[in-house]
Amino acid sequence: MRATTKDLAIAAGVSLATVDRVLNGRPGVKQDTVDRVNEAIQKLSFSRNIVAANLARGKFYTFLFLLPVSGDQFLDELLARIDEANLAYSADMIRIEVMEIPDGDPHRIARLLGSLDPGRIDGVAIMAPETPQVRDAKTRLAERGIATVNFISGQTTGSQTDFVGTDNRAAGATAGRLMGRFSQQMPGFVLVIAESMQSQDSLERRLGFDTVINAEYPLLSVLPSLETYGDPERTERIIRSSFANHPAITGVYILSSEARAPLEVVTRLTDLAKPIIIAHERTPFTETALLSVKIDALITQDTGHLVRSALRVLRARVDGREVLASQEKIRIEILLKENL
Amino acid sequence: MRATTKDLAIAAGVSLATVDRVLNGRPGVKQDTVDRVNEAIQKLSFSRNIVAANLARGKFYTFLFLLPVSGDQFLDELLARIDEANLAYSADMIRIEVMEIPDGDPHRIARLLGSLDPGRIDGVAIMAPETPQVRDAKTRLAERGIATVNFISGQTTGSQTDFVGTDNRAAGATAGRLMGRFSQQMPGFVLVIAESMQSQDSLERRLGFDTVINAEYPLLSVLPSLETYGDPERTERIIRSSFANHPAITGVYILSSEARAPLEVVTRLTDLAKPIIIAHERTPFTETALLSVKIDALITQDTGHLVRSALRVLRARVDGREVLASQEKIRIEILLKENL
DNA sequence: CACTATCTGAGGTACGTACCTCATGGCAAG
DNA sequence: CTTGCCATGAGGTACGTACCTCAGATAGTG
Repeated sequence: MRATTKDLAIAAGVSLATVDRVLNGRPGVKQDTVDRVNEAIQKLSFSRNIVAANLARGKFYTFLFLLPVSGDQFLDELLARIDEANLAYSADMIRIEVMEIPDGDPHRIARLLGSLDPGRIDGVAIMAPETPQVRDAKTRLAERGIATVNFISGQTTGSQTDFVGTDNRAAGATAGRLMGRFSQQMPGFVLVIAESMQSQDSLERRLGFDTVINAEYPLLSVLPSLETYGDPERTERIIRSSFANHPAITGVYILSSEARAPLEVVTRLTDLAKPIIIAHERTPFTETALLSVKIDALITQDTGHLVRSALRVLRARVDGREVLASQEKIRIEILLKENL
Repeated sequence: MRATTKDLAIAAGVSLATVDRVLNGRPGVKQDTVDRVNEAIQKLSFSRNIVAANLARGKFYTFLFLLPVSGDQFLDELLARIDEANLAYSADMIRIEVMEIPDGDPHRIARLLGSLDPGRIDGVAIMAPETPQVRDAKTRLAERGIATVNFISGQTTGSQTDFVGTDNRAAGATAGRLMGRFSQQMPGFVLVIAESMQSQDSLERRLGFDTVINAEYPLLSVLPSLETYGDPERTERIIRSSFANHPAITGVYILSSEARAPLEVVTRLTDLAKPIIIAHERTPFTETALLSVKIDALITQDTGHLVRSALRVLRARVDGREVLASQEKIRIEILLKENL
């Protein structure tokens, strides 16, 4: 079966106490003895029974999700999945907390991260752009023994923090490919609607989208991004004016995670010649829209997987284990009416 | 924190021994007392710490995957993911075994299922059509206390066995939708290539595919399914003759999980006017084909999720827990070059 | 009322690990 | 040789649950 500490002790010819000292890095063991124990670990391919260890420690993993203040349905979905996970993983001694931060305020995030108690919080999943302040705060967290992952947002090349989420450029490119293929070889304009182009995530999506369209679908021209700033009135106004200026809009790409307002306006303006509409994220609203063919395709990431993956990564880090990269890759999903 | 059996005992005003008797259904407790304990369970929302219970029991879950004999790359993928899971879940006291059965032989499957030792095997994930014999064998397994799930294959409405996998009809419909949308409003024939149409899975895929095409893409007509029987020579011959008889083949749908041979033939025959090609399952081969634009889209299911989901379901059944349906739904994935 | 049969409590051991204390051995410096 | 430190062993308790035994209590029977 599995080797236990007792087996180790026998194999190394030492006592349980010494095995314990070696395993837990306690002082007072000769290098010689340490080596003997390590050899035994190799030989028996011993690995600590983490479950029993946690029982003994009375340990409860407490992980924190740091999310922007709610509002859109995508975040609601996420919260629901976090709730589910909290329930499902309580058997695995994992407790989840959520804090919401007014989005985009790096100072607040950094301050909050700085104030976390390593005795209480074992790890944090952070959904926020990785600004220098935030990155610094993460480094200090790591020093204090709190694990972090960048969650959904904040993927940066060269960051040493694990990232759980999808590659936004690839997501944009996927949207671009679908837009290109769904447009039936007709020339036309493509409208891109975002909540804001301030964020790295939006920029990346747009970049990926443009790359594909420009390289492979020369009949389509992508218009400058419209920014709604989450304001319904503004949304209405700018979309209306775009349609007025460009009669031949054959495609609409809504790249923000809240598709509701833009979609409603677009639907109202185009009930005759419906353009191809591609949006992001699965929410009750977008789901309905997809089923009623108001949207042609959705680019999504499975929120349940996101949450569970973040938890697995955090737990692995806390336990000092490696993560299985292949298992933690979050897929960019394409949803049509048929595979909803 | 979490209520323990000790808390329960105090709350119910009984001893630990009685709590234990109630929890584990041991005899010798008055109904009255049983009720008191159950009330306490409700009140404290107690749930057994399964981890500690397994420690105490010295329990190691042993799950068996019953797969068709290997051969195609999809099964290789699956085996690789099972291996990974075996490693990753050994910390959770889960051990995985694999047995391969010459596919389609219900007698052998039934016999094998009948010979399983409930003392050694806790649950089985079965990838095989649910024939009457197999269904009977599963019922008997359940009686002997071995959990089962139908894995990837064998979804049946009204089966009381859990199913882990995707809905093949929806998968076919998804393929149909893509085929329709990718075909640029040009009339044409669609070739459907299967290894065999004997299996329920193939029939369902074809059915879903036809439903969408017939209802919404009247310009396309779907040809009768070609069956390769896994024979390269036959594959070459029947595809070649199809192309000879129907010059205007604009789409090819390969619905078997092994796409290699059909794709190679089709590619060879159509290097000038490439039809839209849609295939199933992600393998090293189909991945490469997608990247080099020999295939236009892949309909897949994430093998890692499949394996982990089956394990979670089996474990939940063994523990007598309910499964979180939302977490166990396997998505029908659409892969393009961009979201690979 | 005595006698059963049934229930219940008290207490123990075990699982594999963590963490603690205390005793004892050796060895080196004084 | 003594003092004192370092290395190690022995043994304990705990985590939350399972499973066991035995004694004692309570109920029901004749």
